[in-house]
Amino acid sequence: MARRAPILDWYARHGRHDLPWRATRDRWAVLTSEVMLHQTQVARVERAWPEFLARFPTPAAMADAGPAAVIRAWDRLGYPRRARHLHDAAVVIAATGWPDDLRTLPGVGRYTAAAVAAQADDADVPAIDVNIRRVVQRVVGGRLGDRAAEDAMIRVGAPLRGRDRLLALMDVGALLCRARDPQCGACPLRRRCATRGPLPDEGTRRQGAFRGSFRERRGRVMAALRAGPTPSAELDAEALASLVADGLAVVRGGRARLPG
DNA sequence: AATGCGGGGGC
DNA sequence: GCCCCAGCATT
Repeated sequence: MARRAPILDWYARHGRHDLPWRATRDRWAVLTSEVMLHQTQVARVERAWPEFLARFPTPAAMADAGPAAVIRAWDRLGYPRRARHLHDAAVVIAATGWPDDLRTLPGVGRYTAAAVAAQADDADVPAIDVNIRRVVQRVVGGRLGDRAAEDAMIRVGAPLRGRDRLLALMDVGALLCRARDPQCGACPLRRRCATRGPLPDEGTRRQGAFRGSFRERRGRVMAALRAGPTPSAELDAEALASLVADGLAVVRGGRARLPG
């Protein structure tokens, strides 16, 4: 008779069951949380998401509010293209319903489509984010592409499936199997783990300094536009042009403003 | 496969 | 200072 898998017990006791978006299985609520979590730490999203969802509780509500309201509500969360894409996705959903393939929605890729299906519908699909990739790579003992990581996720997460598999492995990655200072002694996977610590090369992506970067310049223009329409002459022209190209700003009559 | 894309938390 | 963060779109 097989023993109860350690990850079941660990997840029941130590999983982040307190995270606000885990209290819902509403697709729209889950989607908004997932988009907000793209490259943004859980602690920040915890603070911002409840108010954001209350403001845009349904796709129709967001579609009706228009892109400017969504971009403004996004505030300083970063990557404002996410807000633009989310609004555009809301327009599609409000008009024609949820598509069969969520990846057809703007701003929704392989990970997010699977993560929404698993959490909202308990679909038995794997989804690889930075946390789960780190966990399964360390357990297996080497770098894995998306497909191989998904296969490994199913094996490593067994007997969990669907929603619980996703969330349990996410929590292991975030709380124990961390990029820095992993807590292997407390890990439910340690007996099957090939590495028990960071891989020799986990290939963390480098990002240039934010200070003095073009991204910072874009950010400054976005901050001005969130505050209100601004004469173009007062703004960084290159950064503004880049924002216009991304659908995050419009210029008319020498004044720049948020779109919509 | 490699870049660009915010902004902030934590050390 | 540097590293990291529930990715996606584009090239």
